[in-house]
Amino acid sequence: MKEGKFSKNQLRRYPIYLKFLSNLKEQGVEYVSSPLIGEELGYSQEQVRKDLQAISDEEGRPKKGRSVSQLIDSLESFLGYRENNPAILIGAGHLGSALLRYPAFSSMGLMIKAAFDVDPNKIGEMIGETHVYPLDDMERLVPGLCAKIAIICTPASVAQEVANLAVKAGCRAIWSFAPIHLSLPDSVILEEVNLASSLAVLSHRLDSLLD
Amino acid sequence: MKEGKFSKNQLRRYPIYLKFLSNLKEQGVEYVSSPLIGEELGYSQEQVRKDLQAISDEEGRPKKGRSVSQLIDSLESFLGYRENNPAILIGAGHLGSALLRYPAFSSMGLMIKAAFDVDPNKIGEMIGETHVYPLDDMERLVPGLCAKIAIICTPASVAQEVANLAVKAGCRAIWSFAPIHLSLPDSVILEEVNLASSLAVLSHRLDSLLD
DNA sequence: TAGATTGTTAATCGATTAACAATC
DNA sequence: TAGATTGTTAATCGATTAACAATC
Repeated sequence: MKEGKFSKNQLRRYPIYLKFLSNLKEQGVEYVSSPLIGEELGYSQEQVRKDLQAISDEEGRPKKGRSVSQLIDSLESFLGYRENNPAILIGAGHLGSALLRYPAFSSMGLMIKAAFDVDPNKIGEMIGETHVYPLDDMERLVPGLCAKIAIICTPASVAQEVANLAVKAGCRAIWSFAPIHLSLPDSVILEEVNLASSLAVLSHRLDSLLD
Repeated sequence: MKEGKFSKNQLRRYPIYLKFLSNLKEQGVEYVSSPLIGEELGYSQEQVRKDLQAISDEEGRPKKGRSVSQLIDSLESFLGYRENNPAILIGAGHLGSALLRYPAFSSMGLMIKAAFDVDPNKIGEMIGETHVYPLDDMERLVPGLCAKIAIICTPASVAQEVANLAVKAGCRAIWSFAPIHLSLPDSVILEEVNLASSLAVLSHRLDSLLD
């Protein structure tokens, strides 16, 4: 795989290529061209070509395109889907429980080793295949799990606090689903999934459409 | 409010400003400057100034900044949080159920009027305050609900199919949480929340950090 | 007043798109 | 061969950042 700089938008597209190519492979398709992928996914053919060039181990073949299997290999390896990334989840409420039961994470290399909550009714239970521990045990347990990623699904009011605890316990990346912006040291990766932001994009475009 | 063009990234920032400003207001803060907001949220002061100028009804005051309450008003009105947007949800599994129980949507003007599923165990039940109907009833019920937004939480394998049904039933916007890219007519708004994309950004940056 | 902040205009930066020769 | 697709280089576009006069 080639090295290089990848923009946020570009990184976001890779899993979408991968999903599309996996479906193609299931249908028995062996080669695919950039214009076809672009057509199906709503990207320009130039963009697809550049994106795939940047991560593929093999060159494409003029007139034929690229090998679907080889692209899948390159994408899975680039995205780290063949690694084991231990993670913890904090806040086993409705959303947290849904994520704990989401089977696709393990195929993406994300292994949620433990969940933490303060609710006595949840502590000690299993959600999916994950055990729920008291939040107070986090600092003690995280080092042994080698978890570098903390998934935060708490209410906004405590999200900053538990993020700080996760960093203190040794996590280097925070994946936050809490509806509030977190402030963390630059040495920590922060990725926020903000439903309000997503809805804002949708509503604004819908308003324009219905005018 | 001023008219103008808003980029996707810009639209995503507005709910984040709003949340931050709401917290400021709770603390009794009356005026706030763009440099302060930028500092707290990790944006440049120029960007904050432009973003707020574009949606604010009042001008800022040199040396003082902008009125927190007035900004909140402008943001809520711009984001449509004072409207009632009827919506439906399709696929009442773990994630769908979590969204049905998410109380913040109503404060964002999003009213989920009905949920649809094919699982006989779920049909007829209430999840949160929403009734679950058979998927087959969708086309009949949506017009009466005036639902223009369909929230899709089904498995990838059926997401395209139910999206098509929602459009046929009269929905003009699809908010999809299914892990697959959907293809829809240009006349329909599509906003996809793709966890794999978000994780890809996080993992790539974590890999760079740990190298 | 002095100085912080505003709003506006210009410059920069980076991503996307276009153009085109090379290749099977 | 002809033509579709590739990879590369150049042009365009748009968002962000910088510069600066205006203002309380």
